[in-house]
Amino acid sequence: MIHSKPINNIDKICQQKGISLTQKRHNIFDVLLSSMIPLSAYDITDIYKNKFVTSMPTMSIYRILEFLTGSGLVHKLESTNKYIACSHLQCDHEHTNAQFLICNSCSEVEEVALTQELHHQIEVGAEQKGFKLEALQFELHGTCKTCLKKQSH
Amino acid sequence: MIHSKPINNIDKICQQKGISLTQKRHNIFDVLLSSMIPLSAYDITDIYKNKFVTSMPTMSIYRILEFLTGSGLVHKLESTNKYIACSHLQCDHEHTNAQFLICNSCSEVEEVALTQELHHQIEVGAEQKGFKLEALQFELHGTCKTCLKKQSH
DNA sequence: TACATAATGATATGATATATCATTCAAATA
DNA sequence: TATTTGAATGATATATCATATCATTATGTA
Ligand SMILES: [Zn+2]
Ligand SMILES: [Zn+2]
Ligand SMILES: [Zn+2]
Ligand SMILES: [Zn+2]
Repeated sequence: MIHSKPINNIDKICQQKGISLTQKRHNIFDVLLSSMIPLSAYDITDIYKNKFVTSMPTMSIYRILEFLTGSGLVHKLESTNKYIACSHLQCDHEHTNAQFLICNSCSEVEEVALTQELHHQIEVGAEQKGFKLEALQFELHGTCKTCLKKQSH
Repeated sequence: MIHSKPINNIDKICQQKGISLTQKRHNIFDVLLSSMIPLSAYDITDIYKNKFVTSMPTMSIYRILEFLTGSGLVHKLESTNKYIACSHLQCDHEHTNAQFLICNSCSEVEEVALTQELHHQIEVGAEQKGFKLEALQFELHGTCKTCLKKQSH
């Protein structure tokens, strides 16, 4: 099974953003894109070996993950220590904030943009405490639509 | 320096909540309460040894941390893999959700309750995706009041 | 006391992540 | 083309965070 949002124009996107995507970086991104669920660096090591026959050291994968997250192509889920391809690469809008709906049952993740409204409210709330926010990332755990249906049977 | 909110009546609180706080659990809680910043299980191991002269194996500390987080006395910050005493033990209100303002500069954390309003909005947003939320925990990174002041000098 | 249950200790190991130095690759320049 | 240089990747070691399992100790109850 493959990711719900195949990205064909990733190279064009990177060119536009000034991101230099080497073959290996491209491969790591492909591994993440092809996965239904977030992966750890060590998960990626295993999948990479199968998918590309040749193996890449996990430490290189960490480095590439760092590059990809820095470029905004990939997100790290802090609550699970796993990595996931960004779902909003096709969109024009900048998203300095993201919200992840993480299913505790099947591990699938839906990435949704935080509304401006909500972002603003949270920012103001923090400001009232004298706190200056950096990029927001919300990780919401629960049960997804599909798993809820299964449970109700 | 000690925690801004010393808790004297912790034993009474636990009694009321039906939490059995052994001496060692109490000690671990004290370590967290006395710290300005969140601590890892291994941090606690070191501090415990100094503070109580006798040493406790880190694995026991993990077990006690599990108990304390399960009881709601302590929170785990997922984004930093560290533990912090709950700041709202004195309050009556149930807080199934929490928001942490984490300073990237000095590591201090302020725990603030999410407003019902905001909680509701987020819940509704998730529901629209067919997603059923469990307990919310938001970890907001940025710069605290004190550090902002220092920076402006 | 005798028993049962909960709490803690000891040991091993798994999982995640960073630091550092060496090597390779690829673009720029002579 | 040959040379230089910086970026990317590989190799190795080690730090950090966490769980599993079995043994032992403490605590409450019949
Ligand atoms: Zn994204
Ligand atoms: Zn699911
Ligand atoms: Zn709390
Ligand atoms: Zn600060």
